[in-house]
Amino acid sequence: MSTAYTDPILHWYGANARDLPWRAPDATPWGVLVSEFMLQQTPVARVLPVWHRWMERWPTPASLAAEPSGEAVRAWGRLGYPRRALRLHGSAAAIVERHGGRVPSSHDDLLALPGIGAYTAAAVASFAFRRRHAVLDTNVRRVLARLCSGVEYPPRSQTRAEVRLAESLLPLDPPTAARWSVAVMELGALVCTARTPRCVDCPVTGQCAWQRAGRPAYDGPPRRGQTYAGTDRQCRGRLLAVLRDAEGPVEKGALDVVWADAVQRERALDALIADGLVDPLDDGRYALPA
DNA sequence: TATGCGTGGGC
DNA sequence: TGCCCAAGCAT
Repeated sequence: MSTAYTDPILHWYGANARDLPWRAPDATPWGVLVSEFMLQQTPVARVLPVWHRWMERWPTPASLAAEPSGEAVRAWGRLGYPRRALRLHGSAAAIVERHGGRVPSSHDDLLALPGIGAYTAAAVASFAFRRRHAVLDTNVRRVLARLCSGVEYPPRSQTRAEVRLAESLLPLDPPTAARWSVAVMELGALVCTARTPRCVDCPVTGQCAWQRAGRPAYDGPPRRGQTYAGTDRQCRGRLLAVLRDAEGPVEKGALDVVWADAVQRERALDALIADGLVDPLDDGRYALPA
């Protein structure tokens, strides 16, 4: 439905939207899908160059599916969470097998692809196909928490109330709903940011419940910080970087030198193999998966 | 439902 | 400087 927020936010988006390639008129559904995979937990600035190279090399799902998954992992570079590369490759293969090489437009079909959850299915259906779905990402959750609920941050995990709220705000006309969703996301990314919101630039500051309450500080449970140094995650990253940067298979010794703790190193390597990110060869060497 | 999963930039 | 955060997903 239409609310007091709708027009100001849509208007603000028209004047302030970033010129991102996956939003261009000639962007393909595949380009949108690739961007959504890469943007999962990764900032736009770091995605941009990788996305351009990716789309040049693999302009269609079929072109990616025709190559080994290890090539996807290599091209993923340092975006982080490389299992996403594997799942994107898997999605490309499933799109070829089940959908004739064309990215499906329905939420259900998208949700059935590997690496696609509720958010990404809604985002692709909405942004690539102009379908009407509530798109609830971290930006939207934060904007709605402040605007409608008067709190600085949304709950730790997504609630049904948040989904209902997002659905209740969705314009009835599907293309307008899609534009609304991307507009709220953009507002969260550029103005209603997590750390230091720029309320002076906000088009709905006058209607914001958090603003009207005097911007009370967050008083919920501490928001979980992620430690990294010394973790299995860091170890996995080091090991995989060796394989990414190598031309072909590497000797075990090349992996051993990047992490001192042998127990942790072996555990991480086994996990990478179990995840399908590393292929142990018969000759004792290691490679990205074929 | 809580946890594990990479990486780098901003404050 | 460390800490927090970034268009989540799978288990």
